[in-house]
Amino acid sequence: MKKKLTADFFERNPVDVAADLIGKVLVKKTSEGIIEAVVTETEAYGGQDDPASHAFRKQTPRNWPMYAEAGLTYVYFVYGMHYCFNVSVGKPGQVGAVLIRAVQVLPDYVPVIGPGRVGKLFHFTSSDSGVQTLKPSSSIFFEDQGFAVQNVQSSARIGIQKALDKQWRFTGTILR
DNA sequence: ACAGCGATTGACT
DNA sequence: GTCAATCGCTGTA
Repeated sequence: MKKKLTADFFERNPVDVAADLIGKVLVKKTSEGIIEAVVTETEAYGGQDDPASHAFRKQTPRNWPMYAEAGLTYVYFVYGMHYCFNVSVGKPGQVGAVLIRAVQVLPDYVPVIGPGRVGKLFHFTSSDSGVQTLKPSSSIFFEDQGFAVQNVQSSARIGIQKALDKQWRFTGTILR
């Protein structure tokens, strides 16, 4: 039983979506084949309320998906070598995104830990940014495959100096 | 125009 | 534990 996630899932505040994405499956279809992985670690990012967010100041050619409709991919290039994958979330007019930090690759549950490694696994590049995952024809999307999740915990986000009081990082264990 | 650094990783001491 | 890789975004001038 595979149910593709729809707009009502992503049109909520980033913290709720980040928590609920644990255990959901990220899918990318390419000419090479299909890549599927269960999400095990996420981080929520907001807008003007979140000093650690790329969207704290203003919209730019890079971060525009965070301002646009929920369900858009937001892929950014960092440290001159890594691509990090986010999905834009929030009700229309709300700014935010969820970063995918770790997954387990199906069907063997091989762990891939770290946003740069997730980007490498899915071969994400800048051309994958701004893609609408909710479109029926989209080659990148999330789906619910019915995985049960245990021990979802929140903690401070990794790799940032600001807003360390916000516990917007989520980790969980996949039951199988 | 330019210096500094980032939602990171891998290699090396 | 420390540090290089490598480039676009950002703040300052």
